[in-house]
Amino acid sequence: MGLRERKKEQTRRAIEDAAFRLFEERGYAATTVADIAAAADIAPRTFFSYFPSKEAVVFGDFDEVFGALETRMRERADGENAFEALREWIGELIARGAEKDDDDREWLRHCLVRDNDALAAHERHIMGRFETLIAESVAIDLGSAPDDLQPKLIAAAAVAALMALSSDGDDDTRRTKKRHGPDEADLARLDEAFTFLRGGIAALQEVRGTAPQPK
Amino acid sequence: MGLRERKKEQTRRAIEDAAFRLFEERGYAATTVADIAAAADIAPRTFFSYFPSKEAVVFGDFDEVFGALETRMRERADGENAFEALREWIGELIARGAEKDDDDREWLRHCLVRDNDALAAHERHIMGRFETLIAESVAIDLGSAPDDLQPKLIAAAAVAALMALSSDGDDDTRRTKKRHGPDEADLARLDEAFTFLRGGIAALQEVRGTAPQPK
DNA sequence: GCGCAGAAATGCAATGACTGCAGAAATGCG
DNA sequence: CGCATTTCTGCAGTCATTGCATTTCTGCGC
Repeated sequence: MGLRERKKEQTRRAIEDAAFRLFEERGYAATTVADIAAAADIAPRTFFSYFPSKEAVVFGDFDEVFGALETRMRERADGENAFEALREWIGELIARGAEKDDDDREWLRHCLVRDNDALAAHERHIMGRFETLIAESVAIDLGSAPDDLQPKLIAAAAVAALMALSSDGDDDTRRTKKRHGPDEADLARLDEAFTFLRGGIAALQEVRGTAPQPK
Repeated sequence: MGLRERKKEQTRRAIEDAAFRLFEERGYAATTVADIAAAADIAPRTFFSYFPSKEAVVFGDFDEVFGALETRMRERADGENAFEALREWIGELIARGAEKDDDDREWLRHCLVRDNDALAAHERHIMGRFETLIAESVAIDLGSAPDDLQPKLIAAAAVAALMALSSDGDDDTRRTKKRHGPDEADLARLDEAFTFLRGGIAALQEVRGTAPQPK
């Protein structure tokens, strides 16, 4: 990676850091793009060549996470079905999240989203992309008809589990709680979620005459 | 209802009509609030005393739909569990939608949402409110712990089903297709969705030691 | 019919997000 | 060093949204 790209990464991070710092200090609404730009030592205009909108800064890393899942779903081994791949991926994501040090930023993000409608909407929009991706992968695996509800239900529930788990401990007690390692409890709950999904699938297969063959 | 309120309703509808007409003609982005106001014969400033944002016009009736579900969930008979109440309510909603004459507007709405990120985000935000409401009702019924995933999964899947069904026939063939009456196919698919959910619940109950008693 | 209190509509001005454009500055390469 | 390509910046303009002060109804008691 040349100096150019390195610098760009650096600037991007500077913007994010500045933004989150200001959001924490003054709140999301009270922070203008101009403020962020000033704090990150760039021209206001430049902000928008790094992020398409003020909201986007808050979810700066979601694009790569999405890309990661996309790759994972596309390049999974032949034997592995989308369902299990998804389960593992979420598990890894949670585990990684528990290790990472920017727990504070995650927490701040949740606060911001909780308090701001536009951000909440934006987050849901992003999660919608996950949902679509998952639904498509599952649909292929299940060989569903294009208007089959099942993949959509699965995707929706999976995303709901993901959101619930990643916002886990969103309550006031969190900050005092140590969170290290993959967190057994979360993984157990993830398992529950997938038990739920498998149960749903089984029930549908039983009812439908032709059981769609799981890959 | 006094003349005052009648007039207000009338103005509200005028705004909606004007907005949808312009959106259809020029597209959502190309239509300014000032345009809508002009077409509805009101001052631009007045627009915002009827709708909190430009996006909100597109979902003008969602508040009452939400209120309806809320009431339904709160005032359901003692014997009826949230789950079945929800199923019936969605069924009614779909049936009503199939009868109503503003099928065109629904279609337009879907097109707008499909083509515009901000609208998509807003729609998801709205559906999130449904999701929360459903999750809470179901959680009470199931006697779940506050951090139990199950009600959230159910709510997410139920909302996904609702969205999939209401955007049913969203493809190009729709406009030529007659849609009258409750549409058996949709109801069948709704049943499938709830079969899925019941299957998930059953599977979880089996795994968990203490089966949460369904009301 | 008249006048008043409250509600609604309006006008005005300001803020702030976002965009297109054109010039300036930085960077990588031959 | 000089050129081609990127990136950054400043500027002007559009538009959504909001607060505030003013004006115009509407319902109602007299």
